[in-house]
Amino acid sequence: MKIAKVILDVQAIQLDRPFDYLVPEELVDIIQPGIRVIVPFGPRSVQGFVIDIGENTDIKKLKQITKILDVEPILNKELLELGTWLSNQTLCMQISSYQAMLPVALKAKYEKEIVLTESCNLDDLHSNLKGLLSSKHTINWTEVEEKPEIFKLVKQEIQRGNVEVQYLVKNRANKKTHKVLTLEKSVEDILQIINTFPQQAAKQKEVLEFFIEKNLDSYPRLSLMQELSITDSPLKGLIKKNLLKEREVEIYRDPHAQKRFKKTTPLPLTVEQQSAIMPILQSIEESKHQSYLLFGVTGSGKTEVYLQSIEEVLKRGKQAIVLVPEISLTPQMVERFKGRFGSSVAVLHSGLSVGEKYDEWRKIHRKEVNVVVGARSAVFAPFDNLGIIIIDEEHETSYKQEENPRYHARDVAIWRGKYHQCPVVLGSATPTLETFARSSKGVYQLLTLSKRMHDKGMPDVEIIDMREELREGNRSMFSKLLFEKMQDRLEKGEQTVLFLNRRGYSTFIMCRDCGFVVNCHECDISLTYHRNEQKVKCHYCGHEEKVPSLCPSCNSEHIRFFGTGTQKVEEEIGKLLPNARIIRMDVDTTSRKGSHEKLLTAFGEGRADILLGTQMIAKGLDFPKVTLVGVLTADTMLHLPDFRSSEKTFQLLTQVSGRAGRHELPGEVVIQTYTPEHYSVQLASGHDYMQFYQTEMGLRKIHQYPPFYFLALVTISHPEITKVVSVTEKISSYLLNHLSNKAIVLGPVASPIPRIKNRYRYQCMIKYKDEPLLRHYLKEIMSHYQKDMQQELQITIDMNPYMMM
DNA sequence: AGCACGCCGACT
DNA sequence: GTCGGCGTGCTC
Repeated sequence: MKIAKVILDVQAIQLDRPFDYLVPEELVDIIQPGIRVIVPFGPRSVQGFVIDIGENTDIKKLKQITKILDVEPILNKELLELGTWLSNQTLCMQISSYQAMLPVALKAKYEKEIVLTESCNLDDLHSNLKGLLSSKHTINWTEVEEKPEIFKLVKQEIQRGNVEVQYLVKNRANKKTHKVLTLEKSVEDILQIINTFPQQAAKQKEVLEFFIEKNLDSYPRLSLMQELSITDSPLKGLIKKNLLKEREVEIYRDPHAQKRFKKTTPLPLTVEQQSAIMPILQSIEESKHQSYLLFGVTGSGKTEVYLQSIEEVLKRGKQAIVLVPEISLTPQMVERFKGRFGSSVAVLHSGLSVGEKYDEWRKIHRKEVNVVVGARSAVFAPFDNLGIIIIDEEHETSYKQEENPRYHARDVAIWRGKYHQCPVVLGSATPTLETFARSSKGVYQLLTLSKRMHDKGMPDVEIIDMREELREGNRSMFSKLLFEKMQDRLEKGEQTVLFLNRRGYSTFIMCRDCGFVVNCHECDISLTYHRNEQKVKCHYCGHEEKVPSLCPSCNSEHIRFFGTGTQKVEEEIGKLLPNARIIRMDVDTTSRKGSHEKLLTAFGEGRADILLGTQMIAKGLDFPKVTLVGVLTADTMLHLPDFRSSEKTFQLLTQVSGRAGRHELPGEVVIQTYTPEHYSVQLASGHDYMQFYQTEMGLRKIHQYPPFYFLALVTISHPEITKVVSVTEKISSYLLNHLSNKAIVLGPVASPIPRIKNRYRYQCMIKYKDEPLLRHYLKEIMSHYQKDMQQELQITIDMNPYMMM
């Protein structure tokens, strides 16, 4: 008797363990770990993943697997193992880990419907139901639930045994197919047969001749109809005569289909690149795992090192994963990989539709490609012979997933690197302190690229003290210097990139008389003014309302906008430099699919003078005519309640500065700030990572933050503040009592955003160095509150938080 | 999670 | 007496 251990697709802590099922006789040869199955579970049917096959069980009466959904495993042995590790590591359910590894298209959809039972008595059945059932044979459960009279009838008939509830598990996957016609006889036969055709069959004759002329075996039906401008009736005739056959052929939706990628060849490496790539090539050759930090200033040619390392991997018949921050943001990156490796590259990013992602995933699964370029989740690409994993811009926070499983792609990459005995390369000009610290300890091997390509120096950076500007009577958002330089670039026909980390029009609305700030009713956060729509929006819950014309608190008319958003800057430039053509890029202008790329292409082609945008323009852009980069307010991030805020500011300023003067023309950077003396601003302007690292490490040590301590963050939320406080108190004291006295438990404290969507939020932060039982205690907490969590209580645990809010 | 089962109050 | 409310416990 074969028994399958199945992880069920049900989100419940009690069910987060394997369940045993009997393998039906006819499936014994096919079934294996990693395939999806449908199993009966109580009264319903659910999807599950077979994780193991065994012979024994402790369960008395086993049920049988209903159906298998895959013939080939969808998760291989490695990924099944990785899932277990990931669940333990991040404290999530195993099913969440497996689902994170697969495209959403493969997630199950559950439906219920009403059907007649085999033993039903039609004469006995209520006539209303009979009518509904005779036309469709089934009634959708949701339809029934909506109508109370029918619902009642159905319940009655279920009791009488005439109808029953059927549980369906549907696949979201939509394989796109098209019909292809295939020639069934040899050309000689066809030629003979054509002669026997009557005159009316002219179109049929034409079709066959088309096949013969073009020397085709098969041809898509729709294209054939179009090209010969015929309907499907002649085709039907041919199919009937067994001369043609119609088949469904699966096609891939290729989002890059229309694009041509210019074939590129390896570039000669500089001496520095050469010595950086050597150790990587060596570990590829020796099939030895090693993590590398490729520490290279912006424009130092990291990508070429990636490309040539991958080439070596491919030569050995192995596969490569390249992670990039958010790939739709950097079409230039895709271009470089497709250009070098052509059709053997799959691209996975958030801009693709569900179907497109599924198609790309299947190309990987079937080994039709051997390079994957993608965002965070591409780290799970189902390759079975990995030769290298590369994480570009290693410091980017988008590598951390902010929902279950709360994993960091870097950790998964290193796990897989060990499993496959292959190198992992982390590339950055501004590595996270964690990563750089590990490289100085020798955990990662440090590879340095200190020079920019083409002997370009780093751009000159000017820091402007905006307080000084204000004192001199300049109340505009542009300092004198920045404005002059923008004007100068406009005259010379060169381009400017302006950077601001705020979308919308202004940050908040405040009454000048009473100081009242317009907040979201459901979240404790100020609403942001959006001018085009004349609305204020909450950037946390999406709530929006009309702009108040009177202060809701004191009825004063002196209610004004404060702070600066992208829209407002755009308007201001319009006034100051009416001739300037501006492209604005933020979440509002790039929400539509592909709009991002369009805007960037337009800017790249010189159809605008100024690119104005938020965070998203800081990454990987590389335009030859950009000679000026302006940062409007460098310190907005500095005051966030996050111990990484200095690091993030430094990274951002350094990255943004790197956008200028990457080609022939020299670049300049202007950073406007209210805190010019801050070390993040000072050191970023001097491009001095090492000094920043030293300074920040000193502070982290004093304040007991990573990389000196590990962090875990427990966030508790509930509609009632008393409940939140009492639960957080209990959790904090439980941890304090159980952890060693070296651990630091901070809490209960209100979250930096104390209320979102009418739920109060408290948190407890744990700083620790070595607490082998921490995960165990946290699991205990979760199961202790399991009942409450089925109601209104929410507890989230992040074992390596990046968002402290 | 999602469902059945069971126990208690209030209605034809 | 039965309908329907929610608390409890189980699902291979």
